[in-house]
Amino acid sequence: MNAAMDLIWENSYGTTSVDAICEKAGAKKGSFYYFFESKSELAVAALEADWQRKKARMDEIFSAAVPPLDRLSNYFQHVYEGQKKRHGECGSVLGCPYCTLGCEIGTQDRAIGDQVHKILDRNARYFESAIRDAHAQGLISAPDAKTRAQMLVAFFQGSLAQARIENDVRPLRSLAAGALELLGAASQLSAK
Amino acid sequence: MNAAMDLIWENSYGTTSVDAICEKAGAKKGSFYYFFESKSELAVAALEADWQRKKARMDEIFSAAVPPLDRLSNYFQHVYEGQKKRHGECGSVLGCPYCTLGCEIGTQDRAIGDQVHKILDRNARYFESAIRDAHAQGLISAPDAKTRAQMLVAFFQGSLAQARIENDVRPLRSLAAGALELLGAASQLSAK
DNA sequence: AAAACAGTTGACTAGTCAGTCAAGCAAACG
DNA sequence: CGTTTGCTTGACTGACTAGTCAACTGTTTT
Repeated sequence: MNAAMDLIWENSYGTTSVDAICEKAGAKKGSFYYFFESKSELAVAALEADWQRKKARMDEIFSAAVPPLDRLSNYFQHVYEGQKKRHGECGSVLGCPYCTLGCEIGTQDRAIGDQVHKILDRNARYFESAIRDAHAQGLISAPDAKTRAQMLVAFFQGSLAQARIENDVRPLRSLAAGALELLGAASQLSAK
Repeated sequence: MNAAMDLIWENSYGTTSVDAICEKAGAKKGSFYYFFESKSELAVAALEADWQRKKARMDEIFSAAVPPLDRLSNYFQHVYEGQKKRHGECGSVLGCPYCTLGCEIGTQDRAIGDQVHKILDRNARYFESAIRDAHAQGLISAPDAKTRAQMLVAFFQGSLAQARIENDVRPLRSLAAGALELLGAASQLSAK
């Protein structure tokens, strides 16, 4: 499943063959089809596994012990670093694996589309709680934390998509600053 | 080229075969390869043609005769209507064809990636000039129109991606409102 | 009329794809 | 011991892929 995520992320679902996944994973195709019904089912499972692997880090970054706006900017910084590292490794800025995959086949394979939707929603909840806390502490004015989180996810995913398309991490450099500005907390940051 | 854009937009580049495009366009494959060197070259040409077809409407919507913030909200309204219509026609919310295609194969086919980048950039320029005008008229405070336009594109594309993934136009309903809020012009609108 | 030109056609190649399957293996179980 | 169970293997299928090509059309030029 790691091999699958890697290949699909780096290339695309359509151009990643089951054969290639098996080879990278050191398995034979017969074995693969013993565990998975189809390529689509593998993708769903791989998405879930990938998220579970990232969840621990998310919980750490979005710990309630951290000031809410710092959670967000730390997260965006973390994402930026990750993208830059990956760029160095494989020569391409890969953006968000969930969004990329979801856009590619969401219209054709609802199982994968729904799984991506679910994961993106989980992601939004971290944002939402940070925004709610920030609002409660008077750091920002955001009575509608859910809507605001949705906006933030859109901005975030859009920036990642841009970075992938341009093959350039530049759109991600100002992710944290842009996010805080979007939340109306720019002054606090720029004053820092 | 229209057939190609339609099929690629509705499905994906990877799952759209040259045969399918030819059939939809009522041409034979031999003829196709007389005019285009490859599927990739067709995609680049189809993207350009698609943009040129939309350009007239863009010029109209972003006319300097229209108050700058209205240009933006009219545009987002226009996009929303378009997506809703398309949803009714084919049962799926398709999001942005450029972004979807760019994300799918930007890492594998730089020619297409660059073309998408170029088109997205042209789009951003309409935003940029509207933002600059709005700033000049004191409607918003945005001394850095270019950066702000980039943010707006990210938010816009992210929302479209979300809509495609969820197969739901809901994320697009608040596009105009969200955009104006992002620009710090929320009060003007909600007061309207 | 002859030749050049622009475009069309459908059959073809050679390769790839997802998915199948019968046979095999080794360890656990009775 | 024999048998069942969980898993592996590699050869296989049939459908589909991008791209090719020589022969064919109709129109224009000489």
